Amino acid sequence: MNVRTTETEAISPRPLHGEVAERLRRLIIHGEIPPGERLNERLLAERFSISRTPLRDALKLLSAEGLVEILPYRGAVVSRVTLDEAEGLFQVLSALEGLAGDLACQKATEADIAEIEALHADMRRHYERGELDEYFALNQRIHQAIVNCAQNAELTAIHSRLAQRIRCVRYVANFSPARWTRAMAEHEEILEALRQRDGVRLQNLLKTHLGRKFESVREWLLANQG
Amino acid sequence: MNVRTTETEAISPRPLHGEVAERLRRLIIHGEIPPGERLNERLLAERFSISRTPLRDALKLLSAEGLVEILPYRGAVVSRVTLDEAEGLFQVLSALEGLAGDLACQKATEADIAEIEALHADMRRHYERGELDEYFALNQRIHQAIVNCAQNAELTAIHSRLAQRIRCVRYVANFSPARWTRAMAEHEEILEALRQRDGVRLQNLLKTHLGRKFESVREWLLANQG
DNA sequence: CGCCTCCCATCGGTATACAATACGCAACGA
DNA sequence: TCGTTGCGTATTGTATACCGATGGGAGGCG
Repeated sequence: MNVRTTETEAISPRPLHGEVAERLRRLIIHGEIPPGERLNERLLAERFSISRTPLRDALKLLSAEGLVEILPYRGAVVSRVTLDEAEGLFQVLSALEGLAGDLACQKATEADIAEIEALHADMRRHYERGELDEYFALNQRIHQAIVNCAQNAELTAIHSRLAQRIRCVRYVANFSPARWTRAMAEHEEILEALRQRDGVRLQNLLKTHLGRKFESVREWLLANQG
Repeated sequence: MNVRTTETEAISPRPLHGEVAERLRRLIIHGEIPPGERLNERLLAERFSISRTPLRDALKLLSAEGLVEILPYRGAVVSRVTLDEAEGLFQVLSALEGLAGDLACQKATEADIAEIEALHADMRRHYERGELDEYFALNQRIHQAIVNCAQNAELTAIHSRLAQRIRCVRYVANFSPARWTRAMAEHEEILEALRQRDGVRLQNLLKTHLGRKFESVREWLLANQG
């Protein structure tokens, strides 16, 4: 009996490069492999106890996701997000979440909204306790849940990719208590708009919310990496 | 002396899998490899006179672009775009082109606009002569040029990918003469809004333009593949 | 003393060989 | 006759070997 079949998931043959890509993704997003770092194929293959082939496949995947850049004959490096790139990413992300918000108001079920409300309540608790990491995690899950409500596979996929790329930066963007309070208030409004299924309002709220988030990231980038 | 350096492009060492990916992309977009077709690695490698390794790399790339789907241990097949998927793609594309239009009105240079006007004039000529293929090509280039004006690398990249996926379908979506005339008029309006740098108007025009385009694709899909 | 050139070590790109998995077919049994 | 089961083949996933490019350093030349 295969070990995998013991899990709830019925069938899921997972090639090695998929696993490797996931592990690398975590390492990069959590900052354990810093931006600009060169990724030596032989060393990494040895580290994961696999051959170079699936590792290269994984790097190709991450390259397509934008997490790493592959230079011909020079290898892969972890993408370094500049200020201009961050602005571009936030612009696209705003447009996408705006669309998602609009669609979510049309397509979300009551169960969907209830779930988001639960996440929101959870996030509020962490906010009140000043637990930043948990707050960020919940924040991310809420935005993701709203996008999921739009029931648009491509939108979900692209949003996920962009959010990952931005998370590398945002993770360390420790904003001010004032900004945190304001962000929390914005989330309250967002949830209210979703409850009322006010598409255009939710769209605008999400866009300005992300715009403000970018401002905070912008300041951090200007202060820390010129 | 390397042959490639004789071309205008200064430095561009192009790995084999890149070339192969491009060739495959063309084959798929032009419909020479129909949707649903299985892509046998050995046969394709033999066809291109290369090994399986770079071919597999190319398939991974196209998979990330969404043009093919890779099923574990079962190989790659050309993605078949369903009606629901097409709707999702157009929704995202509308949001992205809307954003691009807004940004373009802020950032486009006079030279950019002049170039788009030239493309537009060219397209009009082909329209008047009833040359559909050339019209489509110019149409594509115009939309692409508008997106380029936004000066947002990520936006350009994602838009390009989505446009490619949709082109597989739209290429055969021979719409009615009435729709063609209307589309041409919409493009006139689009160009006018860009000239006047009316961001919100251009954004709305592009969104409705794409919405109509989807309607035409929708009808074709309903008629031809149920 | 500085710059340019050439050489070599290192590493990524490609080709090939081996292992694992899925699909089709045929034989067996009910 | 139909369903099931086992095997064989074809095809994908992985590992390894080879080739070519790149970049840095040593040595020579100006």
